[in-house]
Amino acid sequence: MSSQRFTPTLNDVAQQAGVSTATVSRCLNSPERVIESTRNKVFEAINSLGYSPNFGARVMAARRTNTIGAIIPTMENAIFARGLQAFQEELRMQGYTLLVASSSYQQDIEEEQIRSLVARGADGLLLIGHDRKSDICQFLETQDVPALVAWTHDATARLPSIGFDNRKSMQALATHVLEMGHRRIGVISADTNTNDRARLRVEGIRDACRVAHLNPDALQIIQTTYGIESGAKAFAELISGPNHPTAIMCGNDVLAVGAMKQARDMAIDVPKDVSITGFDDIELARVVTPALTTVHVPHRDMGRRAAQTLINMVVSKTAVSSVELSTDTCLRGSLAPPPAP
Amino acid sequence: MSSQRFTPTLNDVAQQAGVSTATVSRCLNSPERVIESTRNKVFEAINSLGYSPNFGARVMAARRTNTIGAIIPTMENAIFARGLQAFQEELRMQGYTLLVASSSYQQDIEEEQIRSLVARGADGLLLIGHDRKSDICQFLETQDVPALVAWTHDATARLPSIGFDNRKSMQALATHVLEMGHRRIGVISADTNTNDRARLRVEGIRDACRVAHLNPDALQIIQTTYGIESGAKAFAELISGPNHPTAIMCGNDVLAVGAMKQARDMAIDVPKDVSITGFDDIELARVVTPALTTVHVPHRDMGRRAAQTLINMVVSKTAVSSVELSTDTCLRGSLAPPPAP
DNA sequence: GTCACCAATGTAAGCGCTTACATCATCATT
DNA sequence: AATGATGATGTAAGCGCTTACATTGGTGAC
Repeated sequence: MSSQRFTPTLNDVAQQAGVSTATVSRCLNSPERVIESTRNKVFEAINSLGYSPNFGARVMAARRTNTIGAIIPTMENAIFARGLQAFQEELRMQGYTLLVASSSYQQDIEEEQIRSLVARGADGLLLIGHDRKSDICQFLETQDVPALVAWTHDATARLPSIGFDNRKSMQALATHVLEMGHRRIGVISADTNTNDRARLRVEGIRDACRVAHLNPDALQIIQTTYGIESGAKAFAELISGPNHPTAIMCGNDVLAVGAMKQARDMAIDVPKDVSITGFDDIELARVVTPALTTVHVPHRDMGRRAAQTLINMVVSKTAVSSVELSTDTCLRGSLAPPPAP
Repeated sequence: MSSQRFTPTLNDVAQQAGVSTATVSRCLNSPERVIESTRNKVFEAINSLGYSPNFGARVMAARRTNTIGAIIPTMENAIFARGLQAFQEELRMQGYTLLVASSSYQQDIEEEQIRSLVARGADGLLLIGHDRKSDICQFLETQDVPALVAWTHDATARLPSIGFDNRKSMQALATHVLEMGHRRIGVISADTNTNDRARLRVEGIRDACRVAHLNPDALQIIQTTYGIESGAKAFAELISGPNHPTAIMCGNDVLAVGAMKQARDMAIDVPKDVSITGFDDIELARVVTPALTTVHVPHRDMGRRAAQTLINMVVSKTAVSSVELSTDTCLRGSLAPPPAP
């Protein structure tokens, strides 16, 4: 019960218990290898000293951490939340700890975070999307840290991925929109240069146009950042131009919800005057009025399987192949035929 | 360009560059102390080897990490997202890295995460709320890791806090509700046993009742978990009882939005038939129809100031005093006088 | 009684890094 | 030319832990 500031070490515990440091270490790591009476003495000492092992030292000596790192573009909205929560729950169950960092959708920050988590001894990494410089992949290979990409699927990419086909999923939704009779389509997307999910989703819409013999270049596309306010602003812009779209397809639900809010503020009726669609099917989609037509992504399943896959990669040190999950188109109230001309 | 799996160390770099390990270390930590020509040689070696410092070793030798840990109850919804994002941005600006862990609103998991982050060398910790066992506070003191509590304010608590008065804020909102004429009030709250914010908010409603000479025990309170679906379910329960409330006050916006969704599904008009209020003023609140009456919490400001305060604690190793931020009541469409009897 | 064997514990060598201190060259000052 | 600053670099001692290997003493087989 000394009140001085002093952090007890393994050595202190050993002395207090009258054993060697090796024995204390064994008590902590493989208790069955030390006889009960000794073990009791040691744990008594540990408690009375308030000892807690130093992680850094431990890692250095044992060279593994049971830690998985995840770097997501943002924590600010719910896109990644559900999947990540499932990811973490599964990891916990298997005895791993999750460390999360966010990159604010910026490649250089992501790179910095990757290095930081690797340096901290992450045994494996979960990343979002395939858009990153190849030297950082090289770095991961050199360091021998397995990495898994989620939220997208690309069997040809350098890193294995577990996710869905953003392009195909969006094409399916766009096909519905076109079949309803819409011909002037607006798109609100995130930056397609640095965000492969956004890029692929836009490509999916273009694919659908081609199939329907429409000129994909006629799409009115606005690129912005993910966020409700951005969606609102982009909607206002699209809708106030001449020849404005009768359907606005958004790169995700957050943008779509922003668009719907703006529509309401401008007294534009959804879906009578204009249809709006999203992507992700986060909880939000069912909360707004009318409910949002969107693409359902199996976030929890993806998160759980990502955890299993990544642990597998870490443990077996072998490569795994990419997994494609399927999505569903969710038709809800925000999509209807275009108004009569 | 060797392809074998081998992680280069400081020593390898030193040899490759023909200098001592000390010089390499200096290049990394205080480059101005190394002459340019040497520095170039070293960085060349670093790049050609793909060297990346080992964090554990570094921490052990230098005994600080420039890392701040945060443990939040959940990542699953947006309650903590905005504040945490601001927290992280401020930390980054000051050269600190943020590590986030989540506790799923469970005390024992929180404790485990605290130990884990401390063991990983977090220089300081951000925690949410004051409800935790005292031995874990003792642990933090022994380990000499400063911790700051956010999302609530309590000048008398053991740990310093930066936040707002949950009780007073909710009382202010409840007073509005009562002034509008509501007499039968329902409450949807998170678990008040383990969540001090939830407890204080309910207390605030009771305070308002007392002031209005109403019996606080007449409140119809349902405790549930935070989540849209939970809110919906609780709403259905409250509304279908006899003598059902004319106003339902929710512990946060997420619950409130769930309640509104359920109202819509049950064809109950908000606010004509029943009023609904939230707490937090997350983006969601302005997206639903009608917009949600709630308490505005200055999340970003709180996050930013928490970062500054915590860094200050870490650097100066001195205690700081708690800071109280003020909240605003946001009156929006979801609150109206009760229907005529 | 001797020996081999085994379980319990101790000894000590690192793990990769930082940093106090020592060394050495350089250069302005006297 | 001798002196002392000054700045650049090297030397080596840990940081707290794990673990291969060494030691010890007790067991049962012969």
